[in-house]
Amino acid sequence: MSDAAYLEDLNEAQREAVTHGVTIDGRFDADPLLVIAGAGSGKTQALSHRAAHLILSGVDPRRILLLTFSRRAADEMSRRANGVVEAAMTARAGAGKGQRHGVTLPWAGTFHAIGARLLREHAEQVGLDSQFSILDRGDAADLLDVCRQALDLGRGKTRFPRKDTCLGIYSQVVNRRDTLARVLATRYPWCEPHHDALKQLFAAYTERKLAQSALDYDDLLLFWAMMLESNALAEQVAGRFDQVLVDEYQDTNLLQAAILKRLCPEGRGLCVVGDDAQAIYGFRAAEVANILGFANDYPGCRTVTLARNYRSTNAILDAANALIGEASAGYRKDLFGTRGTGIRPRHVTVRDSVDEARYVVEQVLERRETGVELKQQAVLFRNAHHANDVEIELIRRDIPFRKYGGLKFLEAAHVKDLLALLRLAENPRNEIAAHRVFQLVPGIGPGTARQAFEHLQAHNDSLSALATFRPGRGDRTMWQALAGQLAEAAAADWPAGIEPLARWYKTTLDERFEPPTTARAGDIDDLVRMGGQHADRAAFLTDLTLDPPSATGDHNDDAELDEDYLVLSTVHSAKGREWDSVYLLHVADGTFPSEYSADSDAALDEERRLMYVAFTRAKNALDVVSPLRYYVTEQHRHGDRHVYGATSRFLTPAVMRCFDAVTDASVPARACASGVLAAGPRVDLAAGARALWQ
DNA sequence: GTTGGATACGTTTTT
DNA sequence: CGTATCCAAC
Repeated sequence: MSDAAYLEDLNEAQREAVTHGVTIDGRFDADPLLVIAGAGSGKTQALSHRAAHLILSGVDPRRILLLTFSRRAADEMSRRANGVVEAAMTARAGAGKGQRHGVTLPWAGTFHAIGARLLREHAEQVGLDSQFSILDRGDAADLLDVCRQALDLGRGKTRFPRKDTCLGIYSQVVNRRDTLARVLATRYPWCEPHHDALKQLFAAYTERKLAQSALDYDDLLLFWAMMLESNALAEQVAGRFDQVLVDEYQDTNLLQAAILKRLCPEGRGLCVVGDDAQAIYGFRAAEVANILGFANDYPGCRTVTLARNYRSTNAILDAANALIGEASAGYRKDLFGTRGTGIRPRHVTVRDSVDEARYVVEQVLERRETGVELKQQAVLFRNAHHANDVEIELIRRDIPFRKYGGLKFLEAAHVKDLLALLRLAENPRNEIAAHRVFQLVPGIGPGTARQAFEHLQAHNDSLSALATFRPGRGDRTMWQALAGQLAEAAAADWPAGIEPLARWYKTTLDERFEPPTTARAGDIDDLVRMGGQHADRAAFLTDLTLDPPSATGDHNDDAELDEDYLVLSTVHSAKGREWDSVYLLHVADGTFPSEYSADSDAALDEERRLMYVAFTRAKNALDVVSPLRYYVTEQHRHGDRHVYGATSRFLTPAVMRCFDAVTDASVPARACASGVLAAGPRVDLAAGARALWQ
């Protein structure tokens, strides 16, 4: 096996990561494996090759559990492993045999998706309804709000935290396996007065979810972990897998670590891959300590470090190494390059975000002239709204783009409406869906909607009983139509069942939204089409909740796969991707790092790693742009909303030595105040002074 | 009970 | 600026 061609494409460290513990006859020794994989070091290749190598050494692919951070990563990993296996099998069988050896990894997916699947399969043993529905973030927040109102909380003097904040607190408590008091003290100090009310709220929330057979994202992990606390069940579930591979281990949380520990108590067959320098999900309760403490948690583990970078030029790697060198210690590994020096990254100072947008778009076009297509370039940013001006500029110039992160398809009101219709047809006990759906009928508000839901409960959750409900002031004809379509949809086969609902819903669009509603109607048609690609309604809803279309416009891909477009993405959504040229927007103190992380060293470190992720996406060209003046939307005091920012504190002299400082021609002389700029050609004091009050 | 208008307020990143 | 909440009028 060691002479296999696919192993020869790998460097020594990668080969060790791939072959560790695998003997020629397919037996394994027990040492757990930790792979520290630097940015651009071929991590995906190592992990997919390891999966392939295991299969080729005799492991049943159905007994490999591959846990990733996103669905996209799981698919990519599976596809590449399959490619390696196929090539090797063909070579083994000899040329010309023509037999295909397609392998899939049926247990490749995100923690959440795998959790959902295992819970459905073992539902009966743990007292769940196997048809449970999954609440997305918005649904969960709405349900919390319902509970809050039912308990009549938040009437006191100090304002009760809003529903999203409540959900955030709940999520932290669950995922950190911590107490409410400690989470409040460390992360939500301004909510501490509401400790007792929150505790009551979360208890009620839990009850409601159980009553409705609904699980939120956190429950998928929590229930999975609780299921494994039973020795008998743990044995059963763990017994399904021989090998457990985990990607992006630096972004797992304590609950996920606990799940792994129960699946592989001694670490036998366990392999985790990650890079502590790229840990950027602390806000979601990810715990870098998982990867830093792996050797303690799994004594005798083997550690392999991949530091050879195949992606970026040395000029870019120097900047990245300098940046991360100022972080507090983790696994130290300076990335070393393989691609030559390249051009130095640029730090560009511009006047404001409008100039920033213009500068970036012009650079993108210039770069395209030199043969780098739009798809090979990306504009990255800390917050979704930082790209607003770039979007406007791109639309103005008719340049195609896709934006990842920020406003999502599933958050649009009309999409939520149709999904609520489907969810209600799927599960008539789903109160949130019912509440939303009933209020689509004009004249029905919260009160009547609640009565209708009670009517439904009183009639055995049978949707056909809705026809006998009198909707008060509500539009009778429309109510009858809705009741009929719901009953029909619930009874119909999939995907036929989606059509009556979509048809009915489209008749409400003009009333509900400002015309023209054609774009919304188009989205509804898209949903119907997507529904047709799933086996049944439950699969459709689960998939959509766990793996929503990630880019605006992403849901109608196939047709335009060949099209060239520029990528706009939050740095978070850019994880794992790479482009020839990267432009990083709005690098100023207060936005990057975010002002809200300024008072904690840990948060600042995370922001620095986030910038490191941004730098290391670039292969050949990196432009970091800092506006001198930018617009602040969430200003506490009223008044001038333009703010003069200092250059990001991460761009220290050591880091700046790796950059060429450039001043955009339109920048006023004040630019020199930042201290890192080359002297401009001319000083225009008047323009600078006027700009202050503009 | 519903609806629309007025008002106050504000943390960003996502499975 | 957008959204949540409150209040007054149907």
